[in-house]
Amino acid sequence: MITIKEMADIVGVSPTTVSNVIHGKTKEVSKETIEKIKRVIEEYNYVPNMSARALAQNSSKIIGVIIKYPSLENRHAVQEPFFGEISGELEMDIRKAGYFMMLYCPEDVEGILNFATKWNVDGLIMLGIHPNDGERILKLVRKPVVFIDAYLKEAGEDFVNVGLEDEEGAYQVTKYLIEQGHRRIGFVGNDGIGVDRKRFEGYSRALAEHGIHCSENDLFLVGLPEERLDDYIKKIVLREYDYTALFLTSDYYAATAVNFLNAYGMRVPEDISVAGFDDNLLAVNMRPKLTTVAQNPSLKGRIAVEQLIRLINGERPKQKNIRLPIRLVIRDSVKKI
Amino acid sequence: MITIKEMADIVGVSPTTVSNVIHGKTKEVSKETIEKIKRVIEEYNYVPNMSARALAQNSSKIIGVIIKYPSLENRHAVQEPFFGEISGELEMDIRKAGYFMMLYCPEDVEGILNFATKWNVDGLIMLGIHPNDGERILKLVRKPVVFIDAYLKEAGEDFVNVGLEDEEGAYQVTKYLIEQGHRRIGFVGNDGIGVDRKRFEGYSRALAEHGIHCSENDLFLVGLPEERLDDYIKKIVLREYDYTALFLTSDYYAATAVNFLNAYGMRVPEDISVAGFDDNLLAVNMRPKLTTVAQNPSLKGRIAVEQLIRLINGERPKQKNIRLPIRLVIRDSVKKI
DNA sequence: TTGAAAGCGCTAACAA
DNA sequence: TTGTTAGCGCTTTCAA
Repeated sequence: MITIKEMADIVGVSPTTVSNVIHGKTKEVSKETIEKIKRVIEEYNYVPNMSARALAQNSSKIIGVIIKYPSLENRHAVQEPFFGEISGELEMDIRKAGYFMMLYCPEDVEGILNFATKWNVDGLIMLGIHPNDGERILKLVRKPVVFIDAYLKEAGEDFVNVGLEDEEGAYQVTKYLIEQGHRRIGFVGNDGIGVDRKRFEGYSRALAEHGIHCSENDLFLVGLPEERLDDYIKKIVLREYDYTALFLTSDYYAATAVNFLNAYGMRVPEDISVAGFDDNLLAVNMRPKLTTVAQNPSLKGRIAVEQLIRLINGERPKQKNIRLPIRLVIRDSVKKI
Repeated sequence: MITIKEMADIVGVSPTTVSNVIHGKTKEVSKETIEKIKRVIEEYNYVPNMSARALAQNSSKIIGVIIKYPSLENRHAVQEPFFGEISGELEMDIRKAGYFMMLYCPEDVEGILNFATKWNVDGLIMLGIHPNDGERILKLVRKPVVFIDAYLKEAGEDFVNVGLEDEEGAYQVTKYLIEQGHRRIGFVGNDGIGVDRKRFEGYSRALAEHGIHCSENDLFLVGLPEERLDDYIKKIVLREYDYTALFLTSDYYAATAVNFLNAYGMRVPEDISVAGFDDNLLAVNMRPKLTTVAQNPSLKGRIAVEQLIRLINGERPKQKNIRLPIRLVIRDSVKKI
């Protein structure tokens, strides 16, 4: 591992000059010196020391990707295809932008702040953050931040959110269910805040528009532990609920629900219809293939990085609250009744 | 962001003393000084600067996780549930061990070397590395390395591999297929090296043991682009191949194959039997539920980190080549004929 | 066109 | 029990 100083000695020139050549500030360096230095860099395979650079420039080239899902220690979060798909996309985009990705799944908010200052990250991308935590962090961390799928009130200048037309997506799928003749539609979400809350609003709007009454009673939250979904399904099987259709806010939940239903001898969509949200690999591989709302996680990731880089460069983001479009995908899990 | 020096000034003591207190080297520091310093640390919310620390100690506390799949830019790799599950597990274990995880998906081997020295990582965990590349890196990178799922010849002291009983897994599932009356069994892998090759060997052994002839012709490699799997399935549908069963080396491929088969009007397992490998969320959510070979990606990750930490601490690994057990999981995708 | 020098924040050897 | 000092590798200002 050769250093700038060593190379300077070899070439017989000062470290400054070597540094300048490395950074392409060659306007004021003679052709020969440049050549010599470049040859040495090549020959000795010089690789810059990022720690030293970070220390000197007060900019680390690290982008922190914070993923906080309700207990990532639980298998659920990691099983969610969304997690892998977006991490992969983020890594690629961050790398191509000349940065490096540090992945951090904190146990609490303090952890995030600590992490960000420890490493002096140049920016942060945050997924799965509770609105309150999000605003808290935004105030304390003096770095550009891009949220993914967050619903925060306005809380600062240097932040952007990349999300979905959640309300509209839920509205469309619910409307579709109604058009297929369903009046009693159960809503299964995860935590009832943020994204889930918005989707519940879309669901409610569709029902209201069709003069169908619904209440918070029709909102079921799985949360953790996940086994609660099984209990819920049992109640459906036992006719404690009279739903003819279920809208679940993720394909993962939808697939799991179908598994439980099948286990109790109920057929989808013959006995009950099911719709999901995401359109990930589960939707096309389960049976019946799932009617769901499509989103594009990779696009989310790409835009998030794009915007973060803008913020880091001191440019204004194009838009502070980005809502990507969704698309209703009709397959086989909903029956007309 | 307060620094050690600043705190030293506040307390009226030297940076060394503050540093010592921070690191718990308090044997030779007076009670009062410790108290005072701790109070300041608390009050000013001191967070160490990792770059500075790395520079001074020549140890970064960064563990590089290298994931190189055949073009991660292609959706396939990221869609693989394995990717998300193991990244999540690695992050957790690395964090709990007091390190930080940098994720890097290189385009070539040089990239890996460059990455490792740039950040002066304390260790590397590598997935999806081609055997040749693996050995190359091991020689050049002077850091502890743990491979996951690699098949390399012995190439150094400071490395460990965490893998599976791949040969045995493939053997068991093939044996099971044979016991169900199948004689013509197609093998679908990805690249025909490493893991896939071992599985092909297990498959061959089972066939040989039952006096069934098989050749390299029965080995089909999907590789990229993935559409090739569709072509293969078409040939089956058109009876160009006379297979009554298919063994695919991942659940992802198995599920995809079932989709293609269904699209052409073939039923699984009535018309053709299918078995996979992984036992991930696809296996239980697809229909028919998949007969497959179970592995535990989280365990793989956990052990990988465990061993890497041992190496970093200069301890000998317990075992250099770890092969985790597999388990045949019988579900509904194979018919007795 | 080039270089000297200071400094980023922290650690560690050694001295006091 | 505490402090001085040098140095990790790089950047940057300013001078030559």
